[in-house]
Amino acid sequence: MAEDDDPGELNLALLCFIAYRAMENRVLEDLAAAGFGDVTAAQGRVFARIDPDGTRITDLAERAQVTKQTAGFLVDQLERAGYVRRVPDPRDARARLVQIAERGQAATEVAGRTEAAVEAEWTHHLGRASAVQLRQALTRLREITDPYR
Amino acid sequence: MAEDDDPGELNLALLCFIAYRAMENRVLEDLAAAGFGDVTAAQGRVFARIDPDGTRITDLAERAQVTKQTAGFLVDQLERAGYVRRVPDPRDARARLVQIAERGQAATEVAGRTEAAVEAEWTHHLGRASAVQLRQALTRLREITDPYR
DNA sequence: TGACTTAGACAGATTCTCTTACCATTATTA
DNA sequence: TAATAATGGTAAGAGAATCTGTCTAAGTCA
Repeated sequence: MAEDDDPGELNLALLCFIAYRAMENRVLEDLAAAGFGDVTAAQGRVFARIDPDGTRITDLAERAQVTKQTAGFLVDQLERAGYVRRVPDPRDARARLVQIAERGQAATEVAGRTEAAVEAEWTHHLGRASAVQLRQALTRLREITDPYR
Repeated sequence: MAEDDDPGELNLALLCFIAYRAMENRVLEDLAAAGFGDVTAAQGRVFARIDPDGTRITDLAERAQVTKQTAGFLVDQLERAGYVRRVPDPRDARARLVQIAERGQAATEVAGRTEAAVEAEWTHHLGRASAVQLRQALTRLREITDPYR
């Protein structure tokens, strides 16, 4: 992660990170203000990848790019805090599905509102056309940077 | 960090994170292959923000968004591994400047080449115009997402 | 000079993450 | 069908990264 000699010309990835971090902080902040102050960033990164009908630990681990053990550890915490529940997977007796619980749903709504608000700010700052292009570019980039999904 | 209901329409920040992570992994991989396998991601994130003429711990902490203690801890490790050195700051006897040492310079060159290669891949995938727009958008976004610099 | 601030380090605890090892279930195959 | 391999998940333990609190030394300013 070296820096360009020319200051102000950071590499694309670092620029991505700065934006990402800003959003994460805002979401965590608003969650805390809404009474969900016990969610950590690591928990949030796993939580954000749960499908509406539930997701297996193994898949969550893959998506969040952590080991199964780490994903299980974070899901344990989310479960104890009431954000998710584990139910047996009807299609495979070995597996369990992590589903979003009531408290998790409430937190999702708060987070979603913040995300929308921050995206609106970004769109306002960039201009509509530029923001749309940004999303398109990042989505296309995902084709070669995200091995999952 | 909630996910959109519509799959495939992840929020902008998550898209940023995916790209960032891909670059970080590639750089760390190539560094390891070049004999710099002892650098961790956290160390790299601090290292990447050292100015050519050296930077104070406090500033590094601010830029990397960690506490001074964490920055000092990571710089300790980088120093022991020979990537950086600490020298007294001639302008302030309390402060010390973290500077890139020989080994760090060599690693910087490897990382720089990887970054350039990955950016070239991205540019190729997106097309030149789109890649330029992406950089412009992210740079402008930095104005409202990066409190430092 | 004295009060306050800033730069940095040390100690300790917590959180996150990994590796290794293991169990249960499912899939494969001889 | 029985043995073997692969998959989903957990457990234990260690290491890495991070924080809060506290401390010293040095600079700033009234």
